[in-house]
Amino acid sequence: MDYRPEDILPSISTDNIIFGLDNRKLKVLLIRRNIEPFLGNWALPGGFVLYNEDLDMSARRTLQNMTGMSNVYMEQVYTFGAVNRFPDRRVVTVAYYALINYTLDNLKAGPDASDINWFDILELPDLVFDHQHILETTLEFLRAKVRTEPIGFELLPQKFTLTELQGLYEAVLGTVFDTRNFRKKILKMNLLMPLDETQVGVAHRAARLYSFNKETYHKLKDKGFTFEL
Amino acid sequence: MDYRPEDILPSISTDNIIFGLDNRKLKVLLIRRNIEPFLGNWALPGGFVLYNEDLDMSARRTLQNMTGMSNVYMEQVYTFGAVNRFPDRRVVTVAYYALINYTLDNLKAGPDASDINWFDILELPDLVFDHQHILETTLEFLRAKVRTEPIGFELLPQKFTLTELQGLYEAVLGTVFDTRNFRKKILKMNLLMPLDETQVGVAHRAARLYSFNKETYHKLKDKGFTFEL
DNA sequence: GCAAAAGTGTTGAGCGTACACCCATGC
DNA sequence: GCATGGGTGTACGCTCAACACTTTTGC
Repeated sequence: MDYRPEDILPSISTDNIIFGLDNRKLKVLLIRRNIEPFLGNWALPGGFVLYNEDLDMSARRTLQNMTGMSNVYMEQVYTFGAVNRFPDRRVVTVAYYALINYTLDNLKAGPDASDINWFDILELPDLVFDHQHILETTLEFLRAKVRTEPIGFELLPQKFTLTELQGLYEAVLGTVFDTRNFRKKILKMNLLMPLDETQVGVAHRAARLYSFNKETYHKLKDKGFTFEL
Repeated sequence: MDYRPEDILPSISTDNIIFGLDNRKLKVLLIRRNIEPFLGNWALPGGFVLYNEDLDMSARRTLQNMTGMSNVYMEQVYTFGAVNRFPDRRVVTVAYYALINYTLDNLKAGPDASDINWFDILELPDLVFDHQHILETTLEFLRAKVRTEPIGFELLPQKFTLTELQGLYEAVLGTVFDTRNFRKKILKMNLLMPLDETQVGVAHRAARLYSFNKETYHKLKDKGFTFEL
């Protein structure tokens, strides 16, 4: 997709940090640039903001172009505007992160990129510009947020086991939880609906499936409840 | 102070939410615009970002111009970029808040304003553009932050009493604390240095003065301590 | 039957909360 | 001496952390 120069705000971009969970590993989507500067290097996906779109819309547009997904949890993190963060000219970038269901389907690199790939946050390649810094800042932000708001569920399929949930938090926070205590704590909140379903096709005792109940959360929140892990 | 048009990034501004504590009331500095649009209305102080300054520098420049203060606690909050937030053209603004020692001295309205004044956050005038929204967002941000990092001290003079400290938290958070419990909690953290000084000129028992020890805090923080109120 | 993960309770320590009275000072 | 805020301790309930074994299922 190309845009006419007169439709583009020249000095403002949005960059996306798109997180996905792959088998207890937190991963982030990166693209390989096929334009100068830094042709061939890995970068956060992003693009310039258009005159007729909000910042949020700009970030969602990028995400949609790359993954085909539109109804996704996204949040603004921070704005990076050091004078020399971008070569040759001044570009201020607003960072957004997204939590999506990990997938390998439908990934498109987009017009400015030759490749797109998931990277484990513990094994990142070198990134262009200040993207390493942006990613680190966002990870800190996510780690703080995930502890105090029930957003982690966005990384899981609708139906999940308690072990998967625990693995998610361990991957994001880089810690280990005591299984019994974790279950007690999360179940006492009453945010999870136990389903009459269990895992299928596993070579061991099948775990019960749960789903997160957003409505219940909002009701509880209105009454003063705060999620805290 | 005027700037040449070619030195100015046309589409990006910073806006400052400057907080001060006046006798157990949380106040914010506003200016009265003396330019169109919305001439004569109250607004957050701010201005366009220059090509040769970082976003942080831009916010600090505004603050310095208005208060003469330079060594001040400041932090970026959020970036507001709705298409129609600013009339006639597209302006994205990055909000910063500052915590300063309340003062009436040296306040200067600046070139685009005819007046400058402190307002109680509970008695705000109508504000231009989306400044009301920006202010509310920033207040929420501050309330969350003040609970988990010892930044409240920035609003107090170097030497303060425990009652003043308690009053500060009550003003910012809009709550009431139990005096005994508040003192126990804050003193147990070992962040306050009791001084061999007391209040002077008060018509009651003079309270002991304390000062906040930033070094101690950073040492404790490195060891895993987290401030929590 | 064995490998692999699911699932489950108790105890002790520390923390948060609730609560009321005497003290020092200035006028 | 009185008005004003300064300063202090205890007891209870709750939450958090530590800790190990049995159950179910597929192969």
